[in-house]
Formats: sequence, C-alpha cells, structure tokens
Amino acid sequence: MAAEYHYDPAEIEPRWQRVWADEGTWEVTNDSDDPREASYVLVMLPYPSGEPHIGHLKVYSVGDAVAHFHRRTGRRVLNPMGYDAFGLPAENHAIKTGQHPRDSTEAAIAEFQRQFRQWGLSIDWTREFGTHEPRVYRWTQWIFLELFKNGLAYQKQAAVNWDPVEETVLANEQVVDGRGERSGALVEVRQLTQWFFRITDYADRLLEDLDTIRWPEHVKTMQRNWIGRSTGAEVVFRCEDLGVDYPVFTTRPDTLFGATFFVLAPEHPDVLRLAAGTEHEDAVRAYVNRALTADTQLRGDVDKEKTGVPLGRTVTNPVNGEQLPMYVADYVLMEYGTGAIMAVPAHDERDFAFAQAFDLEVRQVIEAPPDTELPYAGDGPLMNCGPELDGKHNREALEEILRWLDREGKGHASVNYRLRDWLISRQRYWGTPIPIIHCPACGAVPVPVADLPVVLPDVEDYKPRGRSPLAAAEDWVRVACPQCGGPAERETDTMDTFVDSSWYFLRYCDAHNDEAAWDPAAVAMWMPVDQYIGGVEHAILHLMYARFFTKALADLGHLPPEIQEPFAALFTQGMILRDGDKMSKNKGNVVSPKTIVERYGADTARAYILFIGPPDQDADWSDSGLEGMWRFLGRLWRNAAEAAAELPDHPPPDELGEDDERLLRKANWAIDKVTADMSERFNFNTAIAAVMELLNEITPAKRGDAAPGVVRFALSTAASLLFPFAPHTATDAYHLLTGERVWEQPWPDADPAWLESDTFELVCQVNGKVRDRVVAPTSASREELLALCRAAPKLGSYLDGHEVVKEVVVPGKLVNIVVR
RNA sequence: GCCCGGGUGGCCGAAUGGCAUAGGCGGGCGGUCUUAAAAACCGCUGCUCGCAAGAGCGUGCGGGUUCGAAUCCCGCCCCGGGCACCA
Repeated sequence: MAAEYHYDPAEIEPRWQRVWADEGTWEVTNDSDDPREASYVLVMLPYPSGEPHIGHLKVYSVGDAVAHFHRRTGRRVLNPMGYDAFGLPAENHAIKTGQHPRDSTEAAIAEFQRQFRQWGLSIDWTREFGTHEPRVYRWTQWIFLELFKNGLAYQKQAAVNWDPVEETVLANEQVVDGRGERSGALVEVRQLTQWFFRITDYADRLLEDLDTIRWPEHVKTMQRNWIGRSTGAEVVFRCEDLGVDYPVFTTRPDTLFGATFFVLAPEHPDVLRLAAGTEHEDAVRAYVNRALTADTQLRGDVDKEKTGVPLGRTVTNPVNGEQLPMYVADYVLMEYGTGAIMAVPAHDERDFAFAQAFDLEVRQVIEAPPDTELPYAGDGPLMNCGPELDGKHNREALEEILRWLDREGKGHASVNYRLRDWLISRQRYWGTPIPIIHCPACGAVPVPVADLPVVLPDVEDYKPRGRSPLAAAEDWVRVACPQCGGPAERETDTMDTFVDSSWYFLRYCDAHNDEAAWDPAAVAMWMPVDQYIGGVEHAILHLMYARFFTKALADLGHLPPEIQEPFAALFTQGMILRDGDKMSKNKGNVVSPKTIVERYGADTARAYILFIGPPDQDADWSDSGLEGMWRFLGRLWRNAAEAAAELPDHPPPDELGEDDERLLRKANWAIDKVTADMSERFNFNTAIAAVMELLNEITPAKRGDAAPGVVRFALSTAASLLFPFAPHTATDAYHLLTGERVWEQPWPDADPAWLESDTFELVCQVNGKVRDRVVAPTSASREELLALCRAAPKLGSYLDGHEVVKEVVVPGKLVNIVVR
C-alpha cells in the first residue's frame, strides 16, 4: 500500500473532538416531545485525586461503547459526568501540606476533565458537577432533613467503630476484618452519640427487590448475605431470682428441649447485676473487662477457644421448666438478636464447643443419620422431647412449638437481620455539613430549608483531634436556635461521602435546578438508570446505600412511586493488572493512561482495553498487545484512505462475482456478530475480533477481484461497527469513504440474504472423528447429505469392510456415520 | 468451614452438546520494499512421528452419559473472590 496514507491520531482525534464540542453532539435535553426511547447510561462517578488511572480508562471506555451503541440503535442517551469530590485523601493531603482540600480537589477535577476530553468520551458536559459544590450539597442537606423529619435520620448513643488513624467513626460496611477500610488500622469500639440512617427499615424491600433488577448474581448474593435475614422465634427465658425475663432469638425453636445452658454477651447490661452477690462476681467483672477491651479481630476468630464465666444464676426453659445455668461468654454478640442465647450444644457447633470446654450436658433432641457425630445441625425426627413431640419431623414440630409459645405468651415468630443502621456522621472536615442545630432548650433542630446550604466554613487546622475540625470554627458553630432564638450550636460532624454518591444520579437528570433537588418530571423521564457500570468493590456499600435512598425518597413522595430501584441493570468491570499484580505506585508497575494516549492516541488505548479480554474479568496489561491494536487501527484507516482516494465511488455492480459475494457475506456476518455481542452481552473483545476478521478479508491481498463499490461498502461497514470502541478513527475512516458522519447514521442492519449461503462445508465424521469435508448445498435433504458424506474421498478406507450401525445427520453442519 | 467464579497452544483469549484453538500477542520460518540492514508491511506456524502423503495426540486429574463432550453428570486437585462465633 502506498506510504502516503499515514495514520495520525494526533491530527484526527482533536479534529473530531472539536466538532463534538462545538456542536454539543452528546448533549440531550429533557424535552419530552422527543419520540426516541430514553436511555440512561451511567458510569460510577470518579473520586478526583491526582489524575485518571488505567481503571478509569477501562470503565469509561465500556460506558462510552454502550452509550454509542444505544444512540445508534435509535435511543436518546443521557451519559453524564461528575465528581465524588468530598473525602479523606484530599483532607489528609491538606493536613500534610496545608493546601485547602478544595484546591487540590479542583486541580484534580481539572486534570480529569482535560483527559476525559482527550479520550473523546461522549459525555453531556452541560450536566457536570462536583459533590463538593454548595449548589449540590445544598440538596444533600435537604435530603438529610427530609429523612430526619420523617424519622429516617436519627441520633443515638451506640457502640461504634472508631478508626484511630483516620480519627473518625466508620460505618459497619467500612470495616473489613476488624480494620478500617481505608487506613487498615484495627478499629476500636467506642460509645458515642452519632447520626444514623434507618436503612434497617428497608431490609425486606432491599432483599425482595433484588429479584427485579438485572445485576450480576454474585453481587446480589453479596447483598443478600449482608442483609442476612434469618427467620425464627423470640423465646422468653425467666430468671426467677431477679424476676427478669430474658428474650432470645433463635432460628431453631424446634431444639428448645435440647437447651442445657444460657449465655449472655459481655456487653449485656444485666451481666454485672446478675453476678452481684454470687461467688462469681469478681470473676465476671474481670472477664467482662477483658472482653470489652480485647481486640475485636481476635474475638471474632472462629477458631478461638471458647471462653466464659458462670453467672451463678439460672433461667427457666419455658417448654419444660428446667433450670438452665447462665454464663457470660464473648462468643455471643450484643449487636445481634437480643445479646443473649439459649445454648443447644447437640445441634449447634459453637454451643457444642462451649459445652465441651465447660463440661456441660449435651442433650440430643433430633435424630441424626447413622454415623453422624454431634453436633448435628440438620433435620430429622425429634427425640427426648416428650411423648407428644417425639417422632415428629423437626420442621413440623417447629411450627407446633411456635404456636404453643404464642399461646402461652412465652414467645413468637420473629425475623432478625445482620444489617445495621447506616452510621453517617464523620468527625472530619472535608464533607457535607450535617444541617442540624443543637439547642439546649429545643434539642436537635433542623436548619430551615430556606437557610440551606449550610456552607462548609474555612478552617486553619484540618487535623481531627477526637472531634470534628469544624468545632474550631467557633463563629460558625455559635448560632441562634431557629426555633426559640436562644443561643445554640451547629452540629460539627460532616456526612459520610457515601451520602453524596447515594443520589448524584438523580441530580444529573436536572443538574441546574436551583428551586429543588430535581424536577420529578425530569427524574421520571430518565430514571432508573438503564445501564450502570462500575467496579465490583462497591457491591455492598454504594450500591446498597443508593438503593436505600431511592426507596426512601420514593416513599417520601420525591420520586415517582414506580421508581423503586436506581439501577435497572448493572455491569461490574474487572481490573487491569500488570504481570498478574494490581498496579500501584509502591510496586512501580503503573501504566499511565496519559502516556499511552499521548503516544498512540485515545482510540488505540480505548479499543485495546476493550479487546484485552472479557470486560468483567481481570486482565493483564501488555505493551505489545497495545501495539497490535495500533497496527489494526492504522491498517483500517489506511485501507479506508486508500480506497477513498483510489477506488471509484460506484455502487456495487448488478452482476456480483465470487469475491464480491464473499466480501458481502463477511460484512453482513460481522454486522450480525457485533450487534449480538453488543446487545446481548458485553462481549467487546469478540466484537472487535469480528471487525478484525472483516478487515482481514478486505485487504488488497485477500479481496481479489471484488468491485470497488463492494470494497467501499465493506470498509465503511468495518468503520461503522468499530465506532463505539474507536470513535475518532472510525468517524474519520467513514467520513473519507462516504462523506457522512457515522454517529448520525443508524446502526447497520445485517441483510439476511447475505447471512446465508447456497452451500456449506459438510463435515464428514466416522465414529465421531472428522475424516473429510465436502461442499454441500444448503438445501440438501438428509438423504442427499448422507450420500455426499459416503462419497467423500477420504471416507472410503474407514467404511470399507465395516458394518454401518447408525447414521447421524445434522443439517447445515455434519454427518456422522457409526460403524463396527 | 460455607457460597460464588475460574483452569483451553509459548502468552491473552474464542468456542456452552457437532470442524477445538476465532482474534490478538510473542517467537520461528519465508516474502515485499532496500545497494544492504533495521523499521514497516504481507504470508505460514498446537504437539509428536514422518522426506512426504498422512497418522496419532491434545481443553487441570480420574470416571461416566452420548453417535459425538472444552461444553452435561459424579469424584478429586489447583487458582481467584465473597462470607464467616449472626444463634
């Protein structure tokens, strides 16, 4: 090919980006007269720090491919961008350098904006915002107040997770294996008064509605496990000495007759009172002190030996009146159930371990299969439960016992959840201020909506000192109570940044509204998000919180009631690794998108990252793989440029030759393949491979005598199909060939006539092994196919002298002759 | 321990009951261009045996179902992820 056709992305890419920017090509209005179907394609908003990394390049390449495909298949697409701008890294940076977090964050945002434009992303930039802008967090505060006024935001004193490094409390979801998610520091338990959102009210709906959304199954499973719904019963055990009732939660009321002891958590408020005056008082006090100060990580270890101390008291088993000895032990958790359990060592592993350690009775009440050792947690007929129950299947007996407990007032059916309320206050500076005023006379008073936003004041010292840095802004803190006018103080904690990201997708629908957080009509037009894309690391935190917000806001009448879920479909993309390792500055194995885009152009980078493998899986970065994509895009563009310049622009001839037909068939096959890969799954890698195959057929060496019009059609089809992955190169190639703008063209339709052929290659098998291939007419009957196969040249020696046992014919594919 | 994924040429991967290895990368061989080399571009290339024609082998391991298995079933091994004293 002539050398004068030189692929130059440095010239091509900015040229088209300018057209898109000048014409506002990717902007959409909220005009409800637009007849096209609305499609909301959203990638999780980035946390702006430093500059974009390779993960950003991947996730936005995926999002952009989906957005382009939706547009060209006739939908009008909302594809917005914003920044999750509050958060600890910027604040920690401020502590170190004194630079205001706003300044470092906005510098990062500027760099993200610059690179996103360089990547040619098809974003509607008119809707852009950062969550740190007062015009935005004003409405974050408004949502807080709506939740507060409706009892969904509340303050309580509770044992909370304190991160000693970040010097703030954390939500349960942000504690992983007993350590702060960000800092990695062992979390301490502190009794503090904090703000919570009542997400537990929504546990059942969060669980049930998982069935209504198209999310990866493993993400749904993680959410189900996190919600952790268990059904069972609350049963009351009475301590006669003190005259106090102790309810327990159990999933196995059918094993009540097997209870042989009773355990309270060390944090249980009655522990010391129960032990008082008994011989165990000192031992109990010592045990409780040790348990409360011990490392929460160690305490949670499954393999840890069971420890505990007797309380010297008993409780009455309601079903048989037996007196069960009471213990305090740290394997019982205060946060779950009632902080007390009935122990059934024969049928629970943990109770069994404790009984072994303390030499307590193990009473079997459910028959186990032969050769099964205790503890046995499975089902079976009851035993040792008295004549009325013995022999009954435990599941049946469970219902009966429940009815009996209910009748006697000793218990009732009950449901428990692992999910806890969402702790949202943070003793940190760089976040949305909680719009509450504490008045000695009136209590916690909401800031009047007219006074929003409560603007984050500037402070000198960002370092948290066990309280929020905002507490130092005394002029800001001191304020008149909106209710009584008396002296009062502002709440100085800020909100968890996950609050900001729990509603940002609603704001995109109506980003410039100064009268309200959004116009319900705008939200009704776009929501729910048709395709959400992001990292699987948000499977619980962000994705659960956003679902909760959506349901709560719908309940409060701020969203159309039918919008119960924010994200109708979710795609989670895998990570880009280097030599099998995560990229990190420490390891020095970071690939910078900036370097790649500068050297090869955005299209090579974007298309390569989509071609590297299935996008939901982790993939290993390869520099030479990137070179391969560079060669492919160059080849496509040069072929297009050459054809545009040198082949006459005639329509395909009426009389098609063999090469014309082959090329037309391949082009239509590629249309069909790419369309299926894009609409049914996210198979960008195989879609791009199909365009490569098509191009391989078009190159001058392969195309033979194909007519110019056919070559031009095949090339422009290749460019058209490649557009979602390499928009600049595809646009330029298409424009050279046709003079048209590819993004204004509808997605190509495969012509069914070219998807089929008059003949096919019949595979001829003997005993399941391929022995020959012959050309067969597509219309051939079973008998004709069999005859063709028997006549295949290489089959003779396999059939001669053998008895034919069976013949299998698969039309369009193969014939298998079974011989003996 | 429990629950999900996954294991295919030298490497990334394609194929979800019917031609194993599409597409890409790398190496090798050959070619075009060049005085020559490099670069670029084009072609061939799973393994073993064979001069060749060809034959055999081949999807983590062992069994099974089937005319036919990478694909379905049973039992293992290994890797990744999630959960884990939640009664």
